[in-house]
Amino acid sequence: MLDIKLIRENPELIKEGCRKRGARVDIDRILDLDKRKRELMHKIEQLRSKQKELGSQTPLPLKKLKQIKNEIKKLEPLLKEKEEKLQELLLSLPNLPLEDVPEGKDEKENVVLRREGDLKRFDFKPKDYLTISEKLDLIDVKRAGKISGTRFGFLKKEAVLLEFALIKFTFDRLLKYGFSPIIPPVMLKPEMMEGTGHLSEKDRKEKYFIEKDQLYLAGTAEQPIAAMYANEILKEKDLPLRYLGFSTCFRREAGSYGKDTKGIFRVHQFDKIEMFSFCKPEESKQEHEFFLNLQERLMKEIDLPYQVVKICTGDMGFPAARQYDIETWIPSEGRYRETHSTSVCTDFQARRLNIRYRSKTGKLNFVHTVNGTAFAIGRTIIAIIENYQQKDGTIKIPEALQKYTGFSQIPS
RNA sequence: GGAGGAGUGGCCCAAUGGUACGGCAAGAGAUUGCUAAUCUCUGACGGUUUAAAAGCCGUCUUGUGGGUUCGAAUCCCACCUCCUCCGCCA
Repeated sequence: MLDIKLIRENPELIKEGCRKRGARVDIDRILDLDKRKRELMHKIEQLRSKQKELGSQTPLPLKKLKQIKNEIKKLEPLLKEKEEKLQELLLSLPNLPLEDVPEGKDEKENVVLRREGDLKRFDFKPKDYLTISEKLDLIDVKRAGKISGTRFGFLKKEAVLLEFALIKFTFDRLLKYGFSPIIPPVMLKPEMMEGTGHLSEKDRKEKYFIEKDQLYLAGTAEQPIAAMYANEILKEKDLPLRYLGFSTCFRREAGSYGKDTKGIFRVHQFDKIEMFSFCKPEESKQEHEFFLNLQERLMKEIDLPYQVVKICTGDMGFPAARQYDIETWIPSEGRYRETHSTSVCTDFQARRLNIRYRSKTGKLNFVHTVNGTAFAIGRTIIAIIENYQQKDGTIKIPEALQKYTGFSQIPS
């Protein structure tokens, strides 16, 4: 959520930000509602003040008090209505992009910053991961389809062990940096999901919702971790407060009919290791770069070729102020595919979730939040299978992971 | 799922219809002088002022939302969370 004071004082800045992001919003309507809300509030406060004053007199002027009471009762619903409408409009505004974010309409205008890692040379025609996996019995989407429908998969045999290895490897590497390990609940109350900024009109249909219990399934551990400190006040000395979360993620993939329909690249359920940080405003940009750096370090260590992409204003996630994606080389497709994402959300999520910290001087301030993929496991396994396939049909295990898998190739 | 109990500042706790008691902890300031002590201040929000603050004005704050009342922590209704027991269960 954006600061109403900022909107009041700087409406042009907000309008410009929304325009860049391609959000159609009526800022003037918000300003008008805000003004009328404050007027009503003032009126009601005056009445209440009067009520208190008269309430201490003896004998009680009952007639006047009743009159004031009725007047307040009449105004209160009006105020509530204004507040709710204003809140609704405020929640519909996306975060403002930081200055260095490239302006653009959609993913075509994202900017590739750099490419890292040498593409593997194959002296044979590399196969796609699904062909390899089915032959080695690592992935079964046919039976998953039978029991659950499309966009599900069984992960089997060495692929499962590879997942566990990747998890242990990642936690080993990152816990050194002050991350606290965490496994969050993957079901959230609507107001918490709303607080993360992942319930915009576009995002909403992407979520699974359990009607009977009024709970959303998390699409990423970012959501429950961000909401964890809702309505709480953190201590300045605990910041940055970093979490390394593991969770299963659920996505409806509603808008992606016909896209990546084969295999497990785009599925309704996958596991992911996610970095998250609550930090001070002045350190959030640096924290964001730090997350990107960690992502790259992990990728370099398991030696997968990738490119870093700076996401343009029109393609950023709703709560993001700046976003980088990492795309990993997939030989069978001859192109880079998205495997990681990291965003700094400034105080956008913190305002919605009311997460503040008390500074040394005692002042309350909203924290900034930063999130980033450590590894989306399904897609990483895909990338490993494709990039590490051998001529004889086996798959080599990246050296850094061998210690964790206990074998150096598949079949082992 | 059933029965019972409980939710008051960071923590502990008092108040049964009339200004929310007190203690502990932590932070800031002052004083003394040395491994600390003493004293003072410290809930949130809105408005106003300001370079920023202090200040000033007001409202809100006893799990949440309603209701009764001139007035609710207190009475009524619904919901949430936690605890105990029963049932079920990895």
